Amino acid sequence: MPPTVTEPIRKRPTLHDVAARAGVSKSLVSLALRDSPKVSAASRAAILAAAEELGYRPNRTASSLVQQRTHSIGVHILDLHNPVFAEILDGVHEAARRHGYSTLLVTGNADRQTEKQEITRLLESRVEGLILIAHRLSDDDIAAIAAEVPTAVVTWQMDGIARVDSVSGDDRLGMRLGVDHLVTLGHRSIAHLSGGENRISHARRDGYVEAMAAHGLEPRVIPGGFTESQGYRAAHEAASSSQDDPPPTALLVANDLAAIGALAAMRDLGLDVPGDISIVGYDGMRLLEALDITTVAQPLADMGRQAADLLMERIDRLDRPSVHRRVATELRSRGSSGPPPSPRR
Amino acid sequence: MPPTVTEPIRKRPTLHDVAARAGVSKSLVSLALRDSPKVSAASRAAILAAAEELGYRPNRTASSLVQQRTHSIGVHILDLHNPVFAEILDGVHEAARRHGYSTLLVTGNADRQTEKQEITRLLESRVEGLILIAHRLSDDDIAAIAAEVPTAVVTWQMDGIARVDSVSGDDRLGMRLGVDHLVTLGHRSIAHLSGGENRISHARRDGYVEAMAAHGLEPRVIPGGFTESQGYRAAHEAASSSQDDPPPTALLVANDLAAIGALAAMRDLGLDVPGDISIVGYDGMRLLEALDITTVAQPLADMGRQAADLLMERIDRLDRPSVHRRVATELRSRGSSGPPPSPRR
DNA sequence: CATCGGTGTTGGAACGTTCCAACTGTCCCT
DNA sequence: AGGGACAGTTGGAACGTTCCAACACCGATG
Repeated sequence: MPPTVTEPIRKRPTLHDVAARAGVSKSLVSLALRDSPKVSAASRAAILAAAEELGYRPNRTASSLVQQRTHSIGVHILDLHNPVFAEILDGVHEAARRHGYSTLLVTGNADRQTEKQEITRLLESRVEGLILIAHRLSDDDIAAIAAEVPTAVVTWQMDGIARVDSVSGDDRLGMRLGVDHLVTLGHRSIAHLSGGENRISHARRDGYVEAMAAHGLEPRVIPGGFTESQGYRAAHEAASSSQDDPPPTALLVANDLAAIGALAAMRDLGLDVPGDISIVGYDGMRLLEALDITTVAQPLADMGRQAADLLMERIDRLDRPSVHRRVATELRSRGSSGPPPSPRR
Repeated sequence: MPPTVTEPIRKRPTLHDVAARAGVSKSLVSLALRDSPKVSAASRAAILAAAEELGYRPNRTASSLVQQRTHSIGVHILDLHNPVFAEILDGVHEAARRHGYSTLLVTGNADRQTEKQEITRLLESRVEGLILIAHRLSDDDIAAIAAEVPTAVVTWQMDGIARVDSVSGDDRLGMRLGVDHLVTLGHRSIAHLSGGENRISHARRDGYVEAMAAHGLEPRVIPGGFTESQGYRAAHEAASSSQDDPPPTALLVANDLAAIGALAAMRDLGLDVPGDISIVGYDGMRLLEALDITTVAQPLADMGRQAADLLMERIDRLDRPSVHRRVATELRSRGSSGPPPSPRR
């Protein structure tokens, strides 16, 4: 058990101190600590010993300054509460680490203003690249950022912006898979709980409308959002608005988190899932497996990994043309979707 | 729509460039950009204009180096996949921002070795303080870290280590609340799905054993873990081991994520919750509200906020004695717990 | 008219590294 | 004996900022 005495944190030793103790020059210490082959075995041993004894710790800020490189990338994530983003982040971390980069993670808390501020901070910290995992910025904002630093966008296709690469699934296709799945089960009255006013939600909504049209079915979009509570509310509205229309027999929800909320709403309304109503989510986060919810899945970690790989590639070759990678989207059928209650005409 | 031409990222302008353009010295530019009152209105205007025109962006690494301050704290988080940590992080971010600090977030991916590496990185980046949100380090490791930088630990009580503050709930009390709740409902056969081999799990397990003893009941601990899948497996084992003993009528689970897994296991076994078996989680993450799972709740965001506040306080006053803050723990009764199936003797 | 105080402004030193050109040996070759 | 190659080592410049002491200028004051 370490003693409770509070010995003052003294000034950190520098290369200079290590050099003095080892009886060599600071340059040699620098070389030795970076495993240069030009250092003799004797010097190396003395230096390592001295560094150890002093508790030397290299100063990255100084190193970054002189090298004009930070070996770090910035990652901006829309909302840490959504486990989807944690899964994407896994891939980003893995790839960054593999390339010898560390990551600076920030969140904008879904507010455009703080989002910009946080990104500004990253730029001032001189990150060498930027990964935006979902964002609320305009194309112009992105272009301005990319003029300063290579950028990769995840979950949304960017095109035509210099130095911006992107990785995303195919939202229209995904929604078609969802609609097809439900239609195959026999549903004809399928409502879509949208994700609110942002690009991804719009794409998913459009995909839904198209797919419904392709089956000759009437689309019904209920405004919602990407959180459990918004999903809950939208689902509640959709399923209880039964005075005029009959309620839908299936809900295709904008994302997984909202689908969890939708499931909760059905439970509170006393409706059986999938007996009375089917629910399908979107994203494919791990937790949905335990919850047995059908979803349109994307390879999340892989998306993060690919974005980071693209970014590293671009850091090495700034002027490479912009790339978009589209990842496979597939339906994972689980217990929350089944045939509609009574064979509707 | 911005043009696709790839104009090379040219060298970033420095204070010097701004000074030249504004026709003043670099010192004055530095003062003006930091809103010093000693700068004349005319100079200030010229400088701001020049900075704007050049797209000047201050270099934080240089600034940190000379100031010997980074205005940033490091945050280490055990596992980003657990939404509990995102909620704690909210509080940390809020407090850090309020004090004018930015945060560097890293994860160890629940592996002790990489955990140490990541923390080393933070120290090399010269963070001014460290917040550990759950960790796997030994007391000696923590003491060594705290010798370099003020440290605050969340979710675990530290005492007697110099320069380490901590914030946690009361795990023993929490488990007693859980057991009491179930006993009050009429349960006598209550199993605990543990969280694995780590301090928090041990404390919760011990709390459970004590509380059971206080009611004169036989404890039954089933080894598990903190993830959905580990919760699933442990619950499956607990509920299906019915050849010898009768299965328990209630499961008190080590954390919320595992409780979700446990719920899934019951569903797959065809058991009704709470009709056949009750489930109680631990932590109080938001998602459980939607899932209607009873849990022992802690004020997560508040824990993060308090930890950050303590840390800031300590950064200002290094030698303050160590503090531990205990936050309130309370039971949130929801739909996953109810009376046992048949009145057992 | 010399001195003072105050307001703006300035150049240089410092922060802790890395990079570079230059230096010292030592050994080998002609 | 003189030179070249090479391994090992060195001091100084640089990175972009902040801090500090000092300066120039002005009007007011004795």
